[in-house]
Amino acid sequence: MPFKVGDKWSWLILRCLEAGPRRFSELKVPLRGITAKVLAQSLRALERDGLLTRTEFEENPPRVEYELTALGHSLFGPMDAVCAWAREHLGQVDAARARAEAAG
Amino acid sequence: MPFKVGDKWSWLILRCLEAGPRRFSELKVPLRGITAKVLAQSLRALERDGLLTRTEFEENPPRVEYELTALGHSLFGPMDAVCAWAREHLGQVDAARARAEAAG
DNA sequence: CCGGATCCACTTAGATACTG
DNA sequence: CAGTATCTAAGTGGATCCGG
Repeated sequence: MPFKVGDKWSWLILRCLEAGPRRFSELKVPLRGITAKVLAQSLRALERDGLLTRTEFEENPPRVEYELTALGHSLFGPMDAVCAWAREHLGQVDAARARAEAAG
Repeated sequence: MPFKVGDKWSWLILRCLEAGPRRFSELKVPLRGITAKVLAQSLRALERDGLLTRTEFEENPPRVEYELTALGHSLFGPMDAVCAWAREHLGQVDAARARAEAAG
């Protein structure tokens, strides 16, 4: 892929936005362990590629909302195909690894 | 994904094996630019995860063949879904990036 | 609240040289 | 032919501190 959906967090971020717009801190919580820097970084990249929009509200305290674009939503089709594969076959992968571990 | 199909080469390697078994040097050619080290590394990882098999022939000169397992073949379903998405939408991603670039 | 700036640790891959 | 060994370069993510 020419853009970053293969990295550590982007996939999860998109999932967190599937049900509707979320603000920065609402994303940080479910993505346990992500730092603010990396979250901001990832969001900028996804925005740059047109998968989500960033809306800044002129309030106090400040509020920023992220929302999927139609393009972003269209990714869930292939993503679900991969997830389905994982559900069906990941046990086989783990088993193969266990055998390799035992042999090797 | 818990295993490496998201890295730089694994996806391409699997594609090169789609039509049937190939030997080491037959993989190196179409994967232009891959080094022997990285190819060997990737193949070992894919073998470890049960996606392909490695068969060493006791000949001279030596010959080693790599072949997809049923599990490996089963990956093409979701892979094709992602490729179809890319064909349909990658233009939009590029356009978004060009706009972001222009905007600064 | 939403990050940017800086520094650091780790992983990957490329280059090169060598071997059974 | 089919790798391994070693070194280096680059990218990515984490930790911490600081600012609008």
